[in-house]
Amino acid sequence: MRQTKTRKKLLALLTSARRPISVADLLSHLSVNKTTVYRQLDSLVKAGQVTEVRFSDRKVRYELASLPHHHHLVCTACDSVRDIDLPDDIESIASKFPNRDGFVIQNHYLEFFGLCAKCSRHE
Amino acid sequence: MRQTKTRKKLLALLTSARRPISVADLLSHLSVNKTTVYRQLDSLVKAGQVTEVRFSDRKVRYELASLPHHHHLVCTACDSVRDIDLPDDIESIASKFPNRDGFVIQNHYLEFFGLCAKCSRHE
DNA sequence: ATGAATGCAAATCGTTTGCATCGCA
DNA sequence: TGCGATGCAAACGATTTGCATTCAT
Repeated sequence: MRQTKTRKKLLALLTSARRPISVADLLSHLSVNKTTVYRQLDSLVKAGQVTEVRFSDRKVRYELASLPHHHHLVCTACDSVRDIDLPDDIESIASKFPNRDGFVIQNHYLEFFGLCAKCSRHE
Repeated sequence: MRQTKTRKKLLALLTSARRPISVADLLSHLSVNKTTVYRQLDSLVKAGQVTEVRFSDRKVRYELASLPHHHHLVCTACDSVRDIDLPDDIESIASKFPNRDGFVIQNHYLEFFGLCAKCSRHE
């Protein structure tokens, strides 16, 4: 992979962001073609540097893969996102449970939805 | 809400299916316009009779809301889906954990991805 | 008969592809 | 200089919308 400006800027944005970012968000901070962003993200995901995150809408969001494994609290009112650390890794909980008929779990996807402090006050 | 043929047929399909179904799937078993299916599903979701499920692709799948709360094992090779029952409800695990700064969790979304028995053999 | 449900076509939105050009290594 | 990176326009797939028509109550 080449060391291009776009790539550096993309990684910088992903690093400084504290939450998963959508392509639209990235585009508003970059002056590059959206196709390029999609392609860069794609290769970063394939290279294992970036992770895809999906919330309840149709667009994919992206996050640095180097972040420790964690999950999100998504506010359904204002769309704000914060991290949540769970006491036990869900994967290990699932693996304790036997009847999976040889299904090999590779990863999981867990997000929590609700109202953030601000929105639950004003609601 | 009216008691229409489409609605009955839709609910019948959702009932007989053992896994979350996409709109495309539903359409292949019905002779109605896709717009109608989308609108029916929308009102069923709003009425709390049907639940949206999202896997790793971009399309939404639908499931009867009357099913007991559960999660899925999704095979990334053949797209088959089976249910998994977790020993503890994740919501209760999350609620045990304090530092959420007033965030009120309303629901969560959890899916497991991996290889089903058949695909992990042939892989 | 009246408003909800339906069908159809066109629009929208996020994402992908084809193809020509550009620029690191 | 060669191949990966980029831009642009057009294609694509899932979903939504506008509007006229039909049907359940």
